[in-house]
Amino acid sequence: MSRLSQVLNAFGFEKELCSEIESAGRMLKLSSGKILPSTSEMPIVLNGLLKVIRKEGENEVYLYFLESGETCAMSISCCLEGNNGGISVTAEEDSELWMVPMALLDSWVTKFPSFRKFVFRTYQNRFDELLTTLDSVVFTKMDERIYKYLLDNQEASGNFVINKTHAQIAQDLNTSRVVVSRLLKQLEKEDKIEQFRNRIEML
DNA sequence: ACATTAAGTGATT
DNA sequence: AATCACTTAATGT
Repeated sequence: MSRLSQVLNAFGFEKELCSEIESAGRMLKLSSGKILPSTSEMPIVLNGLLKVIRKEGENEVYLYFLESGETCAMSISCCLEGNNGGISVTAEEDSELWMVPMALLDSWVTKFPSFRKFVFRTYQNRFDELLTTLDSVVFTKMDERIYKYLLDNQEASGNFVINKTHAQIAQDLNTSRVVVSRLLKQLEKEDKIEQFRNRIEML
């Protein structure tokens, strides 16, 4: 069975819906580090890992990761409203996406109960995620933000090793490298992580 | 050996 | 928590 039908099956979609998605969509391979071009398509992650970022001029803030079997709630709302919403998605690992034209979503939502549920559910999930990130940003607890960021990384990639520099993390969290270094040092003292050059390991 | 890049640290705001 | 002004350590050429 193809990866696509596995994913669609896991969503609990009707047979008819599955075949519509399969015939209407196209495969997009995105190698690590590449930015997902903004099209009017809804991306379904088949495998790999993507990072969703909020951009505001020079600044950018990490929002959440997109794992395989997920879709980007942001791209649904952004595309429906026809704006780009200052969101950008980049591949953290080599990834494969199934791109489905947004134009078809309308009819699917009305036609297939499973799809309606699916849309609601992805929104619900993202909303919850965003609330927790919002909390930590608003209350400026940088130490918690960093640790959450590391945990997100670990969970999303299924890997205790995080290959990132302090500077990269600082960019994702929109803070300075110095701050990241200090707080990571703290986490190291608390035996929560272990540090190497270009690499952090979760304990 | 030298240059570059990553990470550590004290002092100041 | 951010910035500055370094120092030290690791890596590439």
